[in-house]
Amino acid sequence: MNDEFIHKWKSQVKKGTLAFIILNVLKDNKFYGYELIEEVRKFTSIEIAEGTLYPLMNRLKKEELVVSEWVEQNSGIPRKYYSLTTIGEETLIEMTSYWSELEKAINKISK
Amino acid sequence: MNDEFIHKWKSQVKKGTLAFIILNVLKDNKFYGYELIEEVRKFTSIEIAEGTLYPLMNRLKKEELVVSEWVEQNSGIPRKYYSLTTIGEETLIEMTSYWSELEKAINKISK
DNA sequence: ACATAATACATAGTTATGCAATGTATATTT
DNA sequence: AAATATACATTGCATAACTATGTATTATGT
Repeated sequence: MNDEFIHKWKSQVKKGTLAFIILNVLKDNKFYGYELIEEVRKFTSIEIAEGTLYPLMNRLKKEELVVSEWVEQNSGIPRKYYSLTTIGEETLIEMTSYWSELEKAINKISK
Repeated sequence: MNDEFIHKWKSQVKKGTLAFIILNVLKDNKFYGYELIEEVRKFTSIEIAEGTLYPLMNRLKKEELVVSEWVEQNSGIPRKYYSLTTIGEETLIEMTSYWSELEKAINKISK
């Protein structure tokens, strides 16, 4: 009966987590938007809605954590590939450090 | 320079995480609001603003995950003690399971 | 041939929540 | 007497995920 609560909670947990996940996936890799959604689904069983991803990528671009480049395909729609900037890499390091603390803290509390 | 971004990001990560932390702290324990803030600060170095905690506790009460009772003090302001309900305990178990998955997924991605 | 699904991008509006600012009241410290 | 700490609470703002919707191309099924 509180499935509704759990559902909303998971959505809230994603706030912030998604940016962290995307930056991690882009570390040492280039991916285009649609591919990022699939990649995250495979690795984490987390579903990212398209209406979530594209605004997110635009925020990350505006903050200069990622850059994008259009790549024409032999057939089909051109793809916009994203990759980390230096700022993006530095930010990811700080985020990783915070996440690690959070992980430890929750493990300490929840046992 | 992107301290601003990091700051906002941490705030976003707290969305959802805080409810999970609070429910964990209340497992097998009773705490009053102000004490919860101190408890979390001690264990996690996470700062919860009062303007965050009290609305959060009211939401958790409305969702019937916690109950509260006023306890008069020999001196000073009466304290409102919170404790988990059965629904709260069940919900915490589901949350723990999701969190554990998320933790694994991020560890997989970030290495 | 035609419809459906999958790929690939994007935006507008809704909703939820952390936080700063502000307020009330009591107790303790300087 | 003033400042700080304790203890509750609310209002308004900013942020971000999600649903719904839209455009366009290619592949698959009947």
